[in-house]
Parts: sequence; structure tokens; C-alpha cells
Amino acid sequence: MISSNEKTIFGKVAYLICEEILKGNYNEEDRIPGVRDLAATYEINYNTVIRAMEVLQREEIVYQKRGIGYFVCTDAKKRLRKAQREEFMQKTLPEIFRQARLLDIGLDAITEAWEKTK
Amino acid sequence: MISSNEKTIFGKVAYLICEEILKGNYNEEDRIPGVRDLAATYEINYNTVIRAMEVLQREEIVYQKRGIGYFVCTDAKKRLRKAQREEFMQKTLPEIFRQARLLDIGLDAITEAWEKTK
DNA sequence: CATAGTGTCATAGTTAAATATGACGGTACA
DNA sequence: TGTACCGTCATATTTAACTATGACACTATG
Repeated sequence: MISSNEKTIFGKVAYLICEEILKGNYNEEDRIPGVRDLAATYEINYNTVIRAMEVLQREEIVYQKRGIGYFVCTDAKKRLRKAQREEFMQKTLPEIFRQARLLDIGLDAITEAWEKTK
Repeated sequence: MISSNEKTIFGKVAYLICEEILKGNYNEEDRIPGVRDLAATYEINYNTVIRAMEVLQREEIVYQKRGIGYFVCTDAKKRLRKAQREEFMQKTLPEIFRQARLLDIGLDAITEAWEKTK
């Protein structure tokens, strides 16, 4: 799965594209901006974007039409949501809670922060 | 500050040593295991440990006695706690909450997860 | 004072990631 | 049919991190 903690640039870009899909900015069967566009947007080399796309294709988030571009797979959003929710609940949150307890930060402080960032 | 998201090995080791201090496994004015020991523990090269120590010295978490080893600074735990709590509340938590909202995960699910990991 | 244990430093080599660049094949459309 | 825009691929280069190794200086201690 593509997580929010990717260390490489192409991994981060893959994650950012997933976020756009989750946000509804790229909808199913929509064309995604071209590799040269994305490279300009993120100020990176387009080869790096291609690597991000390879990741997304492997995960069946996007598919490719020759000579045209990349498109968001059907159900990509739904599957992404499911996978990322699981990742979040099973990995991300427990680690955050472990850190919180190490720092003597309790549920009350967390709840309060939640309300503040609403 | 040394965060839990360090990408390099020496950054991660620096963070792990901070955790040991927070947990009370390395107390103030205690000697920290030698660079060659730590290298064996973490299965890395001892030059990499030295780099972690440089970070920790710069942050005044540890200091060094020539020919003897590294020691935990006075008040290191207290200062670490303060700095990491701030980082956690101002950076880590807001980002986690942003992700949670993107995934339609609410405060109730977070609260429930907190109780479960007790 | 010899020796073993500390950290230190310099050098060289390896690896993975990212960049830069040019050439190429498929598609759309005027 | 030619031109512009897609993605693709190969190659070379650069950079940062990490590893490997050997030599060295300081400290404690028998």
C-alpha cells in the first residue's frame, strides 16, 4: 500500500495523487495531468513522475492508454479508502498513541486538539 | 528537533536513543552504550552511530567525555519531553487529523481505538 | 607503562534515488 | 499526412546515505 510516510519522492508523489483521488479532484475514469505537467507542478523530473505512475499502476489505482495518458481506475477511490482506512487504524493510529503515552499526552488533550482543528 | 519521522538511519537511531531517555532506560548523567555496541545492536556501521551522536550532541541531549564515552545531559529528559510534546501537538496530531478526516474517520473511532490500545 | 577500551578521523567504495537529455512509438486531429 | 502531444526507454551523471577499513588519540586500570 502507498502510505503517507513514503520516503522517496516518487513514493510521495504517488501518495499525493491518491489524496487527490480521495478528495474527489481526480474522479474515476478521469484523465490525470500528463507526466510533464505533474513534473512541473511538483518541481521534479518527469522520470520521477513515471516512477510514481508505475507504483500507481501496480496498485491498480490508475491505468494507461497509449499515446493519450493516465486515467483513474474504476473503484479506485473506494478501494483506496478501504486500504488506507485499514492502514490508518491498524498502523498509524497505534503508533501515534504509543508516542502520545510516551509523552504523557492523554485522550483529553487529543480530543481537545481534534475540536480545535475542526 | 529530532522527530519520529527521520528518514535517514542516523536520524532514526538518534530518535530511538531519545525514546530510551524518555522511557527512563538511559538516565541523566548515565553513560550510553559505546558506538560499537550500538552499531551491533542496531546492525549498522559504527560511523552511522557517530553521526547519530553528532546530532544528539548538537541538540544537547548527550555530551562526550574523551576516551570514555557518551553521557546523557542534565535535564535532557525534561527538555526532550517539552520539545517533543510541542512537535506532537503542533505538527503530528494536526496531520493525523487531516488524514483521518480525509478518510471519514471520526473522533468516536479514534477514541475507541485509544481505549483498545491501552 | 602496557594494554584494552573508549571515541575520532580520513579514505574509499557501494548503493539507491533523482536528474538531465535525447530518441522513440502511439494517438488525435487539422 | 504531418504535426503536436501523449507516454516510454536508455543512458549518463550527480548526490546523499551508508558501509568498510585502518590508523589514531585519550582514559582507565592492572
